[in-house]
Amino acid sequence: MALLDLIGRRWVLRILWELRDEPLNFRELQAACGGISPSVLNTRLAEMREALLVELKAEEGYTLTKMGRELLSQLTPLTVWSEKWAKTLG
Amino acid sequence: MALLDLIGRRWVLRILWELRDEPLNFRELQAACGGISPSVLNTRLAEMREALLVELKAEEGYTLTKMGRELLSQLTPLTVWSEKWAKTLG
DNA sequence: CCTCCTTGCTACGATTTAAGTAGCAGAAAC
DNA sequence: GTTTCTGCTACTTAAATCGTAGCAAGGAGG
Repeated sequence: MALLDLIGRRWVLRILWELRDEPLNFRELQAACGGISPSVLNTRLAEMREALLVELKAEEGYTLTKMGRELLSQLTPLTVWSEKWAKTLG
Repeated sequence: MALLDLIGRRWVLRILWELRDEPLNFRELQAACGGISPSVLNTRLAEMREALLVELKAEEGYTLTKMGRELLSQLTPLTVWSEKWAKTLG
């Protein structure tokens, strides 16, 4: 499936997550992701912009689109479950 | 987050998906994933076994654990949403 | 015991992807 | 016109994945 293929790529979920509550510019996003290399970040951002998940707004930086936020909200039950999962592991 | 890190790795979601309704042995799983190389498959399976998502049952092959099935069920609303998303794109 | 399958899995060179660092080009501030 | 901030590209090195071959163990048949 195309979506699972996209979010199965490294950094995509992380980028989505880091933009969850405020826009970040390129360098802030890079720092938020723990120093991802700019070339890869730029590639992922291009893919995610093409997928209409993020957009670059002048004066604000990268922000989630409506669809990006929707995707993130689809993911939050997953993050809830993941805490239970993490507890079982540790 | 650890879960997002795990499922952000290539093939993890796919493997979960391919085991959705029947156990598969190593070679079947390899074929189902479209010919993933055995070394990577083995690595992913090791990670997923450590994460208690899959297990290898003798005489049956690789199967989802209870947690693996739970994770998959957390993911299915996502697959529903992804159809709408795909329609918007295409 | 020997051979033939099937099993999970390893080895290894080739290719692809990401990391890490430097720096460019454009716009704005001063 | 120099400094600063921006998104982003270029380049080399390192890591992940691919693709193919084949090993080791176990069962079936002879």
